[in-house]
Amino acid sequence: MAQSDTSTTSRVEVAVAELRRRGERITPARRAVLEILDDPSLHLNAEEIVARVAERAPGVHRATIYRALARLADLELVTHTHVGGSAAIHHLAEVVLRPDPPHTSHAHLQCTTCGRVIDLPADALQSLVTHLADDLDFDFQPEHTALLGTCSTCRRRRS
Amino acid sequence: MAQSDTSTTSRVEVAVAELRRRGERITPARRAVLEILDDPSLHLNAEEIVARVAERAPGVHRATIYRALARLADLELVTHTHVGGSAAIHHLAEVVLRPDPPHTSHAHLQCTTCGRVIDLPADALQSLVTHLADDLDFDFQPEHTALLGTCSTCRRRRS
DNA sequence: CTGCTTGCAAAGTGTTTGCAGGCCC
DNA sequence: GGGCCTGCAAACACTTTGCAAGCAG
Repeated sequence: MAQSDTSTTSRVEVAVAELRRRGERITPARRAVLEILDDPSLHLNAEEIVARVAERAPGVHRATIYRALARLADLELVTHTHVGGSAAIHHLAEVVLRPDPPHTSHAHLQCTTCGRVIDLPADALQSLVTHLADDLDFDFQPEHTALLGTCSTCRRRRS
Repeated sequence: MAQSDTSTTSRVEVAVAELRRRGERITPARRAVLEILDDPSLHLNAEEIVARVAERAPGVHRATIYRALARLADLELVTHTHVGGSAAIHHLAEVVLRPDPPHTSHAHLQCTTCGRVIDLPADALQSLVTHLADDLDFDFQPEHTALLGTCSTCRRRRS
């Protein structure tokens, strides 16, 4: 119900096929998680995923969702992003979203005032990534952290 | 004991004077927190601050430290940085560290493998800040989030 | 004295884990 | 049918909060 167009269904299938290929088990819980995450516009945390999975696969325990997300992250099919202080958000990895290389991940901005999460194209951070790699030999992975600040709406409203 | 040179003492005094100027109360707990934070090389989380405060001002409760840190942050004398998933780290605000404008904050990198926190000069992020402000009207505040990735040491060690 | 601060305890989030049973392959 | 996955409950890490007593100004 989350997504009904064919391109979307195929994303879940890409992930499922990948699980199968690697000898991982396809369970109702895992499939449900993948289906829920199959909406690039959402920024769901574990709690919200639990709630949505409950709608389509009742009885799935919270701990199972956490374990499924952890396993899928290990397999690099799902990524999680830490947002300031609150629950991490999850989405399908770029490998699944866009099977064609290069798998340039996208990043997130989060407004500390209203909590809104904004997607950020990867190339906006590319020069910083390069800079940190060259100067400090630090492999910055933008997809793992949301950049905190104030969004345009809240900025205008500010005292 | 954390710092004994005079320049350091004066930083605490700058903060204390500022508290006084604004009619805030100077309590043993608050002073202890400021003294603990008066070491720019440390990246302490609340728990570690609690432990260190206990050494110099026994009996100060954990909740008091959290409240002191929150109050000091409200007053913009202390800043906290969210590091991926784990406890936030705190330090004196630039206003206190370097009373002369411009108060360019510094940012933090954190290695997701070893947990090490690395300071990053503000100018490394300046162009990104400008870019986000110009293109998205987003006021990115680098001091509030650590950028996650892999440090040089762990990078070499990687499989 | 006035009321901001503290201590204490308890609750609130977000996430992880040990164990026994269940189901995928 | 072997072993990964799940459900359940409890523990865990981090942080917040209500209330009464305490101390700064």
